Amino acid sequence: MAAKAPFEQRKKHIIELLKQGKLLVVNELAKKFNVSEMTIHRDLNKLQQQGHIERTYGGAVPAERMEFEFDFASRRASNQKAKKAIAQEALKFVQPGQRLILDTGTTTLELAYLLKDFENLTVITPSLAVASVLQFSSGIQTVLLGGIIRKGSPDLTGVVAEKVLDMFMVDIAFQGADGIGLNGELFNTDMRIAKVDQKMRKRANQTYVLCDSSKIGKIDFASNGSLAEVNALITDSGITPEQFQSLKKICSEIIVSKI
Amino acid sequence: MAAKAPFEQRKKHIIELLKQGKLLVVNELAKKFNVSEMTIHRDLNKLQQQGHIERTYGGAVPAERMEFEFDFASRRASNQKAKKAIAQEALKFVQPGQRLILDTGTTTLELAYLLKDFENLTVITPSLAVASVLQFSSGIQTVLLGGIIRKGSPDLTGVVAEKVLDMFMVDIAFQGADGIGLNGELFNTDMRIAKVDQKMRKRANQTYVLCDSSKIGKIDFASNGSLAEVNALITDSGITPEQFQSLKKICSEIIVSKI
DNA sequence: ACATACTTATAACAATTACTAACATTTTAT
DNA sequence: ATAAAATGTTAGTAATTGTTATAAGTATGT
Repeated sequence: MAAKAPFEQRKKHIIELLKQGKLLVVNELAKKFNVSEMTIHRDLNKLQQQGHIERTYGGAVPAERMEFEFDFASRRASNQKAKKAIAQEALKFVQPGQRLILDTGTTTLELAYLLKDFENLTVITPSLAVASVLQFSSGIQTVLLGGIIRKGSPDLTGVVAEKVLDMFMVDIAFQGADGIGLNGELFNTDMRIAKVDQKMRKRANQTYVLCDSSKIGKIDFASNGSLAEVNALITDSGITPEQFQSLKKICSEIIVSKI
Repeated sequence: MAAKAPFEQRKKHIIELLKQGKLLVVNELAKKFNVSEMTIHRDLNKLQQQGHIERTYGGAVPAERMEFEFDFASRRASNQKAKKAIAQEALKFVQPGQRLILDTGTTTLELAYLLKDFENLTVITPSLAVASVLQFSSGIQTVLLGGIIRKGSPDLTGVVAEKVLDMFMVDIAFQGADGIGLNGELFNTDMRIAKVDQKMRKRANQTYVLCDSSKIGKIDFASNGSLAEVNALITDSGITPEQFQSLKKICSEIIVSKI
């Protein structure tokens, strides 16, 4: 780690770091390239003029970050630990080399965070949020379903999304749900997501529904099917014995996380 | 875990924590980043002003809105005035009620900025950058092509994108180009984009190529067709008379912006 | 309810760290 | 070998961060 980097091989390297989503810090770069901090300052100023970066105090950030804004009203108070625990259980089913569908929703988003460092996976998702989390994971190929972008919503739905799903068969689909009736009926708040969820199950060898216990016994607007059609429900320990008994009649397996 | 990180690094880290649903506590953050609590207070106040969080006594919670970023390296800086002028010319062809395809590229991205306040348009695009610009435009329905997300690249390509294009017919396609040969041949740096560009022309009644003059006479890797297939080339006044004459033989119309 | 103790937030100034500019030195190219 | 470009050094300036003191918010006990 000693030879001084000739010329502006550094720039190439720096731009590479940017593509990986890294933040640039002056003194780290100076050490990395074995040059003085002054040189890094000059490099960064040039890169700024070329429009690659924006300078910040102490370093630099990518010039143009495109970002999507979503409304996540629910996220705040609710059940984050439970969702994480559910995602952990779901993770146990994932093997390297598999192809997955990851549905929209905050619980499946937690699973996306856990999959980040996995090797050799293909993930198909209608969720821009999931795609954003996985975009820099070198071991994961992310396929975004197409479709209409709705303001404040992170997911792509509609005919396009359904058509694209028809192009693939995957090993496992991980779905969310906004409500599960005690008869095992699966609900979404949004009808369009319900349709996409139905289609997902048809394109996967196995389907797991990830749903925290607060939504069990809650019905919602759009029914997309029944727990009878899936391999397992994964939920948290907040599920009551009565709910468990009731759902067990319909669902072949119910996995309850520790938390 | 000792080194102090500058603000931008802390900010990124804090936002990451937010996305994972952690609630922020001032003294924990101070320890985590090895800075004083005063600094964390200042950070959180800044983040509040930027709309990322809401402050609570002793810490902070996520705001309702959450942002997800896609990074891509682009130098919007180079030739930006020319690109803006080209986009202005392209804009003249757009009428309310139309359906458009907007290709990937920095010039078409400029056009997206101009379309933002248009009424009653449908825009189909393979570009996450274009989609992010248009996401909050109430008068525009944005359809994102599906496909594989490549690291550091803002566009969706591949079989999926092409299949989705087959689902639509539009009024106008606005394309970019990475190079145009003096024989009118259209080039892309990326083969996958070349294929998508070919398909776009088939699905549009009219096609316009938006390309700043610096790329005229430059050939690149992947040919996607010829100016003979399009309705017009829109470029800037940097085009030389020789280039103009040469391309005029092939292209039915060449529109030159003032700048 | 009120007052008390306790924690957290802000303000002002001091200390630290990062940035810029000018000049010296090294490296690269002709 | 010389000019040109790039890098390093130093000192001075600007921005951020830390410290202390004071204010404001929360929680408790009577």
